[in-house]
Amino acid sequence: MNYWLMKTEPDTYSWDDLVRDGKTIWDGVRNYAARIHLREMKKGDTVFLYHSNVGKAIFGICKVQKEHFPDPSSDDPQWLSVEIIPDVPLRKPITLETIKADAFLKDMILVNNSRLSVQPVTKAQYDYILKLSEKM
DNA sequence: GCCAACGTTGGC
DNA sequence: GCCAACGTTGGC
Repeated sequence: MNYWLMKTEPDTYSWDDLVRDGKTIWDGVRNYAARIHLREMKKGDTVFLYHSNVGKAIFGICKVQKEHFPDPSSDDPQWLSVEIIPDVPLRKPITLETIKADAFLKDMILVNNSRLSVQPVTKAQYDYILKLSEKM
């Protein structure tokens, strides 16, 4: 089982939208590095959902429901999507500010390459963030 | 609104 | 194949 983080602008599609829908196709990714990660995502993998621009925090945990398939929003079959379902919200959202201020999390891609829209998270980072959320 | 970082495009 | 120009993203 692997761990990931996907970014979304909440004005476009938020954690609440995902909870309302029950599932969604994660489409529109047009970046080679992100696509590599989409391809590696397996059914049952865990995905943090992060709100960029507004909120700037990890809000919830999702699961990969359907592994990669051609992105229906693109005419070019090289671009991929996955289907995700919401699992549980974080007890408290973990803000970018918190992540940046924490020495243990400063190697997260979110900090070092904030533009990558689909990124891997280590198990250690995942466990740590969960624990932080429980504590707050 | 500004700007830094990153990715892509296109001329050479 | 290099690199300048441009567009986009996203934090501040």
